[in-house]
Amino acid sequence: MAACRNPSGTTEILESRGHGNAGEADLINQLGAKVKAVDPDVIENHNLHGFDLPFLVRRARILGVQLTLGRAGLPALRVRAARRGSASTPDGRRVRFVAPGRELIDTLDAVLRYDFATRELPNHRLKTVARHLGIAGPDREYIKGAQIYEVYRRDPERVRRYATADVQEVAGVARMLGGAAFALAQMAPRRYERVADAGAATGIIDPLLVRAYLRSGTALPAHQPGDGTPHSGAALHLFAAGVARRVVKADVASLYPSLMRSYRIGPARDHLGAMLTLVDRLVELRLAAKASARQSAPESAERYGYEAVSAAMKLVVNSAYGYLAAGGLTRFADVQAANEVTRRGRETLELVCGELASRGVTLLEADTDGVYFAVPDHWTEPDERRVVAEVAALLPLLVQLEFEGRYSAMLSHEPKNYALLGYDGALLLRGVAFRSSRAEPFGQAFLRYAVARLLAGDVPGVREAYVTTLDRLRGRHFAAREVASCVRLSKTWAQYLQVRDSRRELPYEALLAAGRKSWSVGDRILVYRRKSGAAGLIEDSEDAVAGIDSAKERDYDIDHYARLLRQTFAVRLACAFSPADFEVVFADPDQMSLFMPSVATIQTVLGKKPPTQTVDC
DNA sequence: GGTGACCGGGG
DNA sequence: GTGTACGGTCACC
Repeated sequence: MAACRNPSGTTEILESRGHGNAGEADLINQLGAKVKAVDPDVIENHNLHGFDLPFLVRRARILGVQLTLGRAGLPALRVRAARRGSASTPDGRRVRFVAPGRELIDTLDAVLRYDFATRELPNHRLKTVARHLGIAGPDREYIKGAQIYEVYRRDPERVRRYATADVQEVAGVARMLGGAAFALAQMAPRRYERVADAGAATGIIDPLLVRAYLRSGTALPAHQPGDGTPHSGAALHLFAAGVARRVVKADVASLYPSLMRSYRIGPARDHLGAMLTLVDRLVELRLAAKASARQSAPESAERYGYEAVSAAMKLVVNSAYGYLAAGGLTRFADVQAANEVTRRGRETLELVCGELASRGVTLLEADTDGVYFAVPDHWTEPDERRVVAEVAALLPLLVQLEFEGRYSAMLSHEPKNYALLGYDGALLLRGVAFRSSRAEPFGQAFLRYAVARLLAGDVPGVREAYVTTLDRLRGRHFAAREVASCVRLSKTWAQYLQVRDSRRELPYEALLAAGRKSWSVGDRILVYRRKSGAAGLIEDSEDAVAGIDSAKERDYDIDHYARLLRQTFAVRLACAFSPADFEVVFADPDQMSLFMPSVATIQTVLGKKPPTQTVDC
């Protein structure tokens, strides 16, 4: 079965009329005939190049039928090398398919590009993205992948609804996220499908530069391998660790392209100065598109178009620096120029920090293009905005320091690792120290709650969170699932057997204990440590065959998880207290001395760090 | 701490 | 025949 959405917006379902191979061959022929009849310029789907096309090609080959998706006279699918797509060759190189005369657009590419900027999506599955973007219907049909065949045999109408909802969601995702690539395709001398999946540097900037040279009749510089100059990175400072109140974030908008424009930093081999001309032009286009978007009606096609252009320009402008730094890989790469950009960046950040500090704020942390600082108690928001504006006025015209946000409190832990409490009560956790895919749910929940209490100024609440979590562990109130860790399997059964004698690994021991001897490298499983050090596996309750639902087991190793609570989770709050106070807040209630001071009087601290901690990254 | 391998996503 | 081919995370050295 296949669902197709025509350019007119109607959805059609193709289904095989025969049985077995004959029916499947018939379906592939129907698909070819349908594509020929509708004759679309663009064929799009989610993971089109990673699943649908390689699947169809494989089945067509096995069944000995022609899969005709290309335009008249050029029916055969071709392949091109790609970094993502279908892994067809034994050496692991990947390819994407090309249907001559049509554009094969994968909405997954647009989703990856979108999430690169926003970092909001828990994963990139079609259903998740559709829900996130608000385009999933309220009564949308869901069926698990593994159950589709069985449901189809029982209730084909349900699968038809499911497939129809899928293609409608793909159309919605393409409409909302595909605009940038479509806008760029009208500007860059590359076909749409290449612009949609290429990186901005090699896929867009490079061809634009080449076109500029061709148009001016100037010879292109030869490729030059990098001369081994090491690439220096951005500045990263931790000024203070602990709890700060009245926190402000200021940052420079598009720092690197602004520095390139302001100080005229471009590739040395670019004698035409095409890169800087391009960046100047794209920034102007972006500003014009943003202004036009503001003037057009909300939700109008016009507005989406302008916003797409603006997003596309931002993407390309921001990759100009990446192009410079891509040592030796691209025609105009220039590590020295890239280093000059980062040097100016560090200089700018240092100037901003110094000027802010001299105006009476307490610096907390600074990273690349932005700085968090705390202001004195009596300052108002206009005071905060005024110092940022004063410092902004000291920077070059094109380098714009902006007031980015204000927060009631911050837990500054390490560079790139902190928690923020908004004035609206919203809690934001940043960095691997506070959110990790492998964190045990009970620990993650404790950490989130404890940080919220800490930033609210409620130290007894932090202690209570710790004691409650310990109690619930010791009373086995948590289900095994809540103490389990999600791990990715990186070894095969045979590979693990080779190292098993020297070092036992919990995930594989859990699989063995559960009687599972076959798995795929890359599979993710939930494992936990059981009493007596044995390994426990949480079976997906839908797949569990035996009558025991392991998710409801509670036979975990209490001491192990109590240690984990303290040594992995509670320590994230250590910088907020003096060492002695930390011991009091996180004292084991079973081992409390009678002379323990009360937590009610404990104050959080903010410890200053030595001022020169520049890290290259 | 740096480097290389591998994942994503689909049914 | 030659060049091209995403960005992030995690394991492992």
